[in-house]
Order: sequence, then structure tokens, then C-alpha cells
Amino acid sequence: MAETARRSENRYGNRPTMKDVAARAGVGLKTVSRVVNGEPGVTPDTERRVQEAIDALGFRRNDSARVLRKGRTASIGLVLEDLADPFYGPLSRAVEEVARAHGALLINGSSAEDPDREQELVLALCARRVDGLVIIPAGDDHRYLEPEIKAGVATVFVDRPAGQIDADVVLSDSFGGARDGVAHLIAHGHRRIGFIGDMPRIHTAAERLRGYRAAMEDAGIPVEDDWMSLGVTDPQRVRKAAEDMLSGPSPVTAVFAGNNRVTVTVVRVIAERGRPVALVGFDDIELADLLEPGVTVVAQDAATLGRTAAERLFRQLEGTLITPERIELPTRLITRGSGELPPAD
Amino acid sequence: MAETARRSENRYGNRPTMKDVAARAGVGLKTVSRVVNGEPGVTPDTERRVQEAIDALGFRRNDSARVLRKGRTASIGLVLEDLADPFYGPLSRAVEEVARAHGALLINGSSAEDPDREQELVLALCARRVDGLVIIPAGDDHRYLEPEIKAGVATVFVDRPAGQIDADVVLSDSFGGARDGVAHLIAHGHRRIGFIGDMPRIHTAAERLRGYRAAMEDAGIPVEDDWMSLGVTDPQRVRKAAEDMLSGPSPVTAVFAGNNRVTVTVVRVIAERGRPVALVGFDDIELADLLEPGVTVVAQDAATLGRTAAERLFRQLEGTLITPERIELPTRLITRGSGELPPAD
DNA sequence: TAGAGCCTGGACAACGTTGTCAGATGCGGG
DNA sequence: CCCGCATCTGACAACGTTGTCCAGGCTCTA
Repeated sequence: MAETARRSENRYGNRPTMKDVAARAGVGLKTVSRVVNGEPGVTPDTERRVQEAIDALGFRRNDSARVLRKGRTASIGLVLEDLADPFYGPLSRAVEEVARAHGALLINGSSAEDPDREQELVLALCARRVDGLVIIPAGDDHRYLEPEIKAGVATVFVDRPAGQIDADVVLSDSFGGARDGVAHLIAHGHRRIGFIGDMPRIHTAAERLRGYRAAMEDAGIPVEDDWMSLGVTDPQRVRKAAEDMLSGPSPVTAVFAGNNRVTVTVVRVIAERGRPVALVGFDDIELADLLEPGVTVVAQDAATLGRTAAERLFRQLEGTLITPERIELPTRLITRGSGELPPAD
Repeated sequence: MAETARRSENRYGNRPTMKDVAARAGVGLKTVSRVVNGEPGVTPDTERRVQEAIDALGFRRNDSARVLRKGRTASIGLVLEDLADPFYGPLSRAVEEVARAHGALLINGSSAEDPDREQELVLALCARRVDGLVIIPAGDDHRYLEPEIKAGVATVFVDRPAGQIDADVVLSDSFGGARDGVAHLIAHGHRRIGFIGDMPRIHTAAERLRGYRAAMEDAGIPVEDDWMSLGVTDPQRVRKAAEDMLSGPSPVTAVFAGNNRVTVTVVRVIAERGRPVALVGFDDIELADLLEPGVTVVAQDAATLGRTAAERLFRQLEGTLITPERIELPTRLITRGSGELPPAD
């Protein structure tokens, strides 16, 4: 009776422990441990008795205690910007698949593009002693991670490089992709080309802007300030930026959109105006092929990005990797119509 | 020297513990614990000394040990079908936000619509002693969860009810939504209406089929077998099903698509054929408004679904909830053109 | 100035598991 | 018949933290 009372006061409801199983099976604690972990050295008869006790009590090993003893948690953390963004779904899923293949679980969190929140999340994950971290950084100073990395937390950055520290990073060729996309517009006769992108403090945004400038320079086209809109991200402001660009004193005849969200809004704005405007977007978007005209994009492969990063993470954990590396994945120009429209001058 | 060697052999690299901090600060172990947890009863001077030692050593509390002692992990598990599906991104994000507001982290895993994998995942999460579980079930027998729930793991099912056990569930009104969507087509003059949906063993699929049948029956329209395609999910087979329906001996003039993936494929098929076909889809899809015609959908709010479930989970954890409940969220018909097309007879 | 009461700090056990090591048992061979 | 060896089993410490409890020093009052 007293025993029952004690048990029901347990913090885990009243979960049986190995000790309980051992008592019921009439064996020692360690024997239960051996059965649970499939270790050798237990007679079939003993094993059966233990197994029966386990089933009867509904015992489930407490991995928290196990972690404390073994030091590895078999879990990795993924910090990204926003799980609701269609770009991160496939990436996250790819990381999860790799983790699963290595018997690890995935803890993930969204930074909401806030450096403080990123740090808070990362440190919370470190306190949980995740074995490794895949980070899509929001901030640009990751020195706070140095003690963690030194302590053995495997770390891979994705989509954007780490700031102020030397770490593995897997990213898309934003510069090359943007340059090719803009060059594609130039090849179709455009000279007045607009660029709408995110804040240049975000690495990918800066690289894509650089790609835009490079393509323009290669073609000997001087870029006018009105053609560029940087740091706008919410639909309303993107909309305004696009409208301004398309109706200013020297309106652009084509737009290069710096990411999927911008692309969607620009498509809307163009659709509302009668005149066709050429458009190339960075990142593929669903149903892009069904619009009229189809949306030409510079596609990056989110799943491959995630998979590559996760695989590298586990190679770090195996200890086969020493020096941080920068892996750049190529982008792919998918022509669907909007990028091949001639200037509507 | 020997000390250094011992430390560097630690499983966590060589992470300092509270003991190390205490030694360095020249105080007792418990005092460090007090400082780390902001507990009262430490003089400012002592606190400063401890804080310095913490910073100098780069100490970070080991939450695994903390969990073992306290019994609560401050983490919840989310098991869904596929994180890469655009429907689950916002749902997952919403759950994460609620978790964050309660100071908890989110571990999530994809079942890939495989009941065994779902169970494996759920039990792995239970072994980690997550405080609660949000589950989008793949299987239809969840008796394996009974001991866990009894042991105090809060559990909420989302999108589909639990099988064989009585548990909280938050879902969209699939039946009503589908019925309204089909009635909408009927109101626009259609009588030969096709239905393409997932396997009826999936609760939502069955409910939507039931809604379809109800609307047809309400209108006194007998349903022909050729008009229904059940259990197809991959694009190729959906495509074939749609084509058959549209070109059989008694071709349908309108299609009701049972979920977002089906809708996308059907939109493609319709776009490829010259003749317009009316379409209403379950689940909203991005850019649906920009297609020609816009795609009329029965929208459900994934974020609200996730938020509601997570809030209920935490109320369970607070102990204010006793009886499992079924919460049904309304759907919303969004007319954009495709559902208002007249029959093309 | 002694005693009561408060505040700070530390020793110790406990959480549930695994690694180490030694004891018990059984079996075969000398 | 006993010894040695192999096999199976269990006692115990340790992982890093937190809760309990007590000691010592201080202040305040009578």
C-alpha cells in the first residue's frame, strides 16, 4: 500500500523502472539491462522471464538516464528560419531522413530570422546535449558556439555561412544562380532589369545582389538605383517596390526576384497590370509551370542541401572529418516562359 | 596533467560540470546550482564569483541530468506524415510557437504514412520522456499508447482521430467541407461530378468521400462507380484517374479533389485538355488565385489546427483537462472561378 | 551579552541507467 | 574427486543535476 502510494507520486506518473522489472522477474537489475539492450550472456529462460515482466509492467527504458550515462543523445538539432516556409519543409525532411538512418531524432526550432532567438535556441539544444547541430543562421556572429564546438558538438551551417567562426557550410551557388538568371534576361533583350531582394545582411541576399550586379556589368549595363529594392520582405512592401519599379521614369522591362516569397508577390503584381513583364525568380515555386506565362526560375534543391549537410554532420560525429569545408551546390535555370518574354518597350 | 587527461576523455568532449565550476569558484556544488537556476539565497559577491567561473569555463548546464532529476523534459513530440508537405509546415510551426511559449522544445518526426513507423517514432519519443505528444496518426490502432497515457504523457491527435482508444482530437470538418464543396458544384448546374481521394482507411479521406456522397444524395443524384477514384495518391495514378473520369462513356463535368496533392495534379490535367472542367479542391494551395481560372477550394486552417492541439496539450499537462474531447474546426469555401464554371455539355 | 531567528552555504542522497568487476554455477578433464 | 574454466548473474559506482536538511555566522532584542 505504502509502496503503491510512493509509486504514484513519481514524477513520471508511475512508470516502472528496471528495478521494478528486476523485482518482478526475480532477477538482478543488470540482467534486465542486458535483456533490454540485447546484450549477450543471458539464458533464454531468464530472458523470457524478464520479457514477461517488461510486458506485464509496460516498462519502457528511460532514455534520459541512458543519455546521462552514455554521453550520446542520438538526437540532432535543426535551427531554421521558419518551418512554414515551403523552402524549409523539404530541407527539414531530408535532414530528418538522414538522422533516422543514423538512429537519431530531430529536434527543430524556428529562429524567425532573429539572431537572439537563434542563439537562444542553439544554446537550449546544446544544453540538451544534442550530438550535432544543423543551422540555417539568422545572425552573423557565431562565436558563442565556439565552446560548444570545442566540447564536441558537430556543427554544419546550411544556406548561409557562419559568422566569425570557421565551420562547415553547405550552400547553393546564389551568386552564380542570380548571375545566370539575370544574364538570361539580358540575352532576351532586356537592359532595364529590376532586382528585389532581402536585406543584404543575409548572405544569400547579398550574393544574389552581387550576381545581379555582375551580370549587368558583364553586359556593360550601368545599374540605376531605382532598379534595386533591398531589404523588403513583407508582401505589401514588395508590392509597392515592384509597382514603383514598373512605373517610374525609367521603368524596368524585367524583374529578378530574390527569393520565393518575393517571386510570388511579383507574379501577382504583374498579373494585375495588363502589360507583360519578364520575370525570373530565385527558388522554384509550386504550380509555377501552370501560370500563364510559366514562371522561369533559378531553382535550388532544398532536399539535397539538407541531405548533404546532415551527412556531413554525421561524418563529423564519426570523427572522419577534420577541416571545415565550404560546399557549394549548383543551381538550375528552369525556363517556363516568363523569363523569355521580350522587352515590352 | 592527469586531471587534464581524465577530463579530455569525457564523453562530452570535456565539458565542465557544476563540480568544476564550484571548485574554481571555491564554493559548494549546490551554490553553483542556485546561481545557475536563479534561486535566492546567494550573496551578490558569491554570485559574482560563481558567474565568473561559469564564464571562464564555458559551463552549460546539462539538461539531461536535470531531466532525470526533475522528471519533466520540457519537450514535446510531433509526429506527422511528411514535413515536406506544405500542409504540415504551418501546422508544425504553430505547434512550435505554442511550445515555445511554454518553454518547451519540439521534436518532430515523419511517419511517411506508415503505421509501424508511426509507432516506432512515438515510442522513441516516449522513451525520451517527452512531456506530451501531438500526433497526426497514420495507423488506426493506438492501443500501444495506453500505458504511456496512463503514465502521464499528454496526448492530442490532430487531423484524424485515434484508433481504438479514447483521446483528445482536433480536426477539420472534412465531412461538412466536402459536402459544401460538392453542393457548390451542384448549385452551378453540375450533376456528373467526380471524386478523387486518398485511401478510405485514412479518416479524412473517408469523411470527405462521405461528404461527397451526402451532397449528391441531398440533390437526388445517383453516383456512378466510375466517378469515384479512391486510394490513389501518387501523381501518375491521380492523372490517370482524372483522365479516365473526364473521357469515359459518361464523362464528369466537374471534379472534387480530396486533398492538396490531388488538386495540383487535377489542375495540370485540366490545363492540358482544351475544354474547361469545373474543380473544387480540399485544402488551399499556393498561387491558386493566380491560375486561370482561379482554383476554388475548401480551405482548412493548418495553423489553427496545430495551435489548438498544442494548447490543449499544455492544458492537459497543467492538469486542468480530464475528459478527452473532439474539437472540430470549420472549413471555408473560397470561390475563385474553377468551381463556378458551368457544365461544358 | 545571551538567546532567538534569519540568512547563506554545503554535505548528501536520489533520479534510472550502464560499465566494471567479482561471485556463483555448472561442466569437463586430470 | 577436485580443479580450472567458461558462462551467467548481480552488487556497486558513476553519470550531472536538484531537493532536503543541517551548520555556522550574523543581526536584533531583551
